[in-house]
Amino acid sequence: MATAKTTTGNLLLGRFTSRVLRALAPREEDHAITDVLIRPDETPGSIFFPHFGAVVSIIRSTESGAMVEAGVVGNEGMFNVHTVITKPAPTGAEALVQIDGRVSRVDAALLHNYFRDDERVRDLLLSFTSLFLHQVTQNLLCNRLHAIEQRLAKWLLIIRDRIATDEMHMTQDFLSHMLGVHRPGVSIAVSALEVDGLIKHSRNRISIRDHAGLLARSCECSAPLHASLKQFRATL
Amino acid sequence: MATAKTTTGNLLLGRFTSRVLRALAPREEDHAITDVLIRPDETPGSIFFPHFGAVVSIIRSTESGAMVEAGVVGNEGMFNVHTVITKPAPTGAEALVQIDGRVSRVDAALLHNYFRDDERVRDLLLSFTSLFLHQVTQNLLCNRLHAIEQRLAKWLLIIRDRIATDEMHMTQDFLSHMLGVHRPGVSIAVSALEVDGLIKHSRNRISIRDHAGLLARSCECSAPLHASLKQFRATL
DNA sequence: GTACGTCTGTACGATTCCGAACACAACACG
DNA sequence: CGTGTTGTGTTCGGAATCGTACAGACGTAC
Repeated sequence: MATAKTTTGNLLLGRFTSRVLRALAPREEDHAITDVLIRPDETPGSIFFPHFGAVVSIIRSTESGAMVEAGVVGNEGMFNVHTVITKPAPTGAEALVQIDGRVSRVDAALLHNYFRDDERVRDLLLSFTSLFLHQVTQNLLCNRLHAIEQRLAKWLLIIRDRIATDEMHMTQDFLSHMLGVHRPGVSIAVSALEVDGLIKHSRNRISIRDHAGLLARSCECSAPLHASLKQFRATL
Repeated sequence: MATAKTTTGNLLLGRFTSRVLRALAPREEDHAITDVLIRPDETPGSIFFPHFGAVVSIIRSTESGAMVEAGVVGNEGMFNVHTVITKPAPTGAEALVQIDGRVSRVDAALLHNYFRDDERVRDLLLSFTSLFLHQVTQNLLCNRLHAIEQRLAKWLLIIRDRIATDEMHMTQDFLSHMLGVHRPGVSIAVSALEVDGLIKHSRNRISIRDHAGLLARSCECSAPLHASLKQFRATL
């Protein structure tokens, strides 16, 4: 059913014509947290389209193993952008499942053909590309200028925008890698947010309790990131 | 002359067919450092293509006036990417002239039409888009993880890759905004690089003296950024 | 229930960087 | 040749974060 597809499935795929969708024949897969969908040095053979509830991190890492999240993709988007818009090549980035969920996989070469020939497909994917680039540059500024606590609050809200619940399952160690900070720093920031009742946490779990309070505590990056996502979903 | 255009002019424009080039009718302008070519809240009516020697910074800034450079564009590229690949809208980023030089200006709506209809134009501009996204995510990681001195060394090399000389004219205050750090930090980093003979500096000026030494002192981001630019230029 | 591995809270010194201020140097302009 | 403006070097205290270490809490497996 088409309407169901646009709300619970991937929004980009949901806007493809049924003829194109049949030809692309996406395969649905369920993935668990920390699953690696694309490796940095790999030339991806597939393009992935998360369904609602699934969130994937696009990550860059150093030779020494340090890593930072460049951006996140939910059911509004796809990855990897590079392989869609240009010839296949290693992307240098890693795609890591952050929130469990369903993901549609499409053959990269096949999709690239439709991207080239079908204006509707192209406009949709380029529209997301623009949104993603916008998100990444915002995160670049945020990573440089804002404090851990504010960035943590922002991060939780950004994820919340892409899932159905206030419950998130992840370790603080995982979080420290996403934010690019050391683990004890995350522990302190989590506690700080909890004492003010903004979140609750226990082992492997963080849940949002006060959405508005969290927004107020987060850095100024939250609002534009939320707004641009909302607008993108609306105009899609 | 076609060959002159590809070496001293903009590389992307140089690969357009002469028929398309005539239709686009780019206007050449000379710009000085700190000229603002695109404002964050503005819907750009033009797309800009730097010639060799001109370098433009793509900058994101906060409400409070702090700013960080997201990436740089030389004669290998164009800006703003958003306005080429999607419908016109404010980009949220600022384009600031960093190294004086010539820039070709093309009407955004006109170029967008060719981007839509001409596969050659589209492939060229998307190829750069991929490169730019790669550069931005690398800078995101660098901004989060690396120290001022290493980032300064990297920055000088990145600019060096896009100009003809080892002489650069800019204030340390300007530099501090690009790197997103406070000005005295730049002063200290510049001195540190100078005492080891890697650079020379005086008021409003920095010149590279030891290219290899600077590379060794810079963070690990320099090499991949240099390599991907070189490869892009070669395969263009 | 017990043992083990994983995750988390906390501590401490060391380091980097910020924020602000000030004096001096270089240059531009009259 | 003064004078004002701009850019630079340096200082200081304080804040944020790192690096490392360790102990306790939690959950799982046997």
